[in-house]
Amino acid sequence: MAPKKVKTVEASKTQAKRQHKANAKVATAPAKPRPQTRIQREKQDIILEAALEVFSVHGFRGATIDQIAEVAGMSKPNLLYYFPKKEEIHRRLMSELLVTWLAPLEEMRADGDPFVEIRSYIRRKLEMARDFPRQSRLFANEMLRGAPHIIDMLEVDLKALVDEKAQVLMAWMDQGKISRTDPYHLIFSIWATTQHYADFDVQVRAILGKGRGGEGRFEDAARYLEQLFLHGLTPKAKG
Amino acid sequence: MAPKKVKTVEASKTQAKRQHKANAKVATAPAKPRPQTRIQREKQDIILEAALEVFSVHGFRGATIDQIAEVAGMSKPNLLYYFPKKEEIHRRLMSELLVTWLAPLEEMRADGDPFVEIRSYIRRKLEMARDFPRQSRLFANEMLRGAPHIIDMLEVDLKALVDEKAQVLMAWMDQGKISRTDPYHLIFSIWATTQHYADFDVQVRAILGKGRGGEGRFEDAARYLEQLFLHGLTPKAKG
DNA sequence: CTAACATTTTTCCAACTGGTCAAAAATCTT
DNA sequence: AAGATTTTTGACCAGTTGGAAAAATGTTAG
Repeated sequence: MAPKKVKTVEASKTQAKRQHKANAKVATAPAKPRPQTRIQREKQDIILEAALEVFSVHGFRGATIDQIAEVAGMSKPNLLYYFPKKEEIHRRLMSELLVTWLAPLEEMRADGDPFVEIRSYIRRKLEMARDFPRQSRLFANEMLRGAPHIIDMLEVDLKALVDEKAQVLMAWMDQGKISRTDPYHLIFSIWATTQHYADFDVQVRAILGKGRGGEGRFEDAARYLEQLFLHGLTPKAKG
Repeated sequence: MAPKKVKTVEASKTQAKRQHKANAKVATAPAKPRPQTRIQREKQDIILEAALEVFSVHGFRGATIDQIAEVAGMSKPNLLYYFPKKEEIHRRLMSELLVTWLAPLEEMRADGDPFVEIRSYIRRKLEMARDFPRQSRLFANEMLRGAPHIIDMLEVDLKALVDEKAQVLMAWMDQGKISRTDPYHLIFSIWATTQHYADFDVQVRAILGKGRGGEGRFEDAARYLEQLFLHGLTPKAKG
């Protein structure tokens, strides 16, 4: 005896489509959130991983679904079963990215020691450039195109966060703990210098040569940036 | 002074069709090098300008000939009359770009005052980011893709130039005129911080808001970067 | 086993892609 | 103005693109 006889299943199409339609119109059931099967989540992750690989190199328009499908090891229609639209994949990637991307800055605490906090922030950003270069490039690609998909979030969420942290920096300046300078451009320069190692990786490698192009360069970069920023921020009074 | 325009092999290739036909008929004539008409040069410039607009936003694969033709105000076949291949347009753009891009660093003189030279270099790079943002983005796009078309030039010409200037910087360090640090990463950080204002323009605008997004920000950036780099490079001995 | 459901594959398509070609139109030479 | 040349256009093409439809194949609960 079934608790509830399956009613006329309207178009038993693909699950994804049904999910959209069902959640949108079925008002009888209490907004039952369809549980995602394990397989669905796994496949989606595989696709997102492959899409990251492709989008981060070729950008949205330059990337093709076939290419992503091939990297993901499945057929194009099969991929489209999980993400009905190319845009959908990209959107998911971008929203996940933004969370990851803002995290390091959020961690900068107003009640910590300024130099320690700034140095840690630089270190975290540099580690992200090293460990997640594709995310960095995906972000850069979106920026180059004028950030059509995330401009709203930039103007609201990101701006709010940066404004807040700029306040923190200015407070430190007021207390004479760091040099008085433009806090916004300070943040920009940290972003620029750290992400450079992911986004312009080829160039860095080409110049440092095969020898220095390996692992050591990140330690070198960290040491250099530390010196650049901290000495640049040391108040003159302190000598 | 405009950089000396070198007549490249590619240039004459654009007339491939006509040349083929003409040369096929008159095999007797000694490969007469057709001079470019004024109209040809003008149209090619218009096309390159339009291509810069499109390539710098969408990258090579993401850009379409139709789109470039539309921006250039001509039909696609007409555009293809001047540049028989999409790649040809891109190659021309890239080779022109590299010359422009390396110029500022070349100007850094070993016999000048270190601080003046470095500050001037930063200033020049910042001005390029302001005045030629599309070139900057075109370059960034190429880097993100792994620089498939210019990797050779990076590893040879660019590397040679940077090596040379790194020597200059190290000489200054030896003389105690600037802090001892990694000259390569110093150059990287100048590139990163200045180009950031062109490549991540949307983000900068989104954060600085409509008010500060205008012209003033470049002056702010210049002032900030000057402080960052010069104070960061001031030897402790000098106080 | 079998029905209901979930997943995958096969087939197909219209729009777009880079590119060709011949003929028309414009321009230049004489 | 006539003829030669250069430039522009419209029609066309083969390959690729994002995506739809449906059939075929699992998978699972009863």
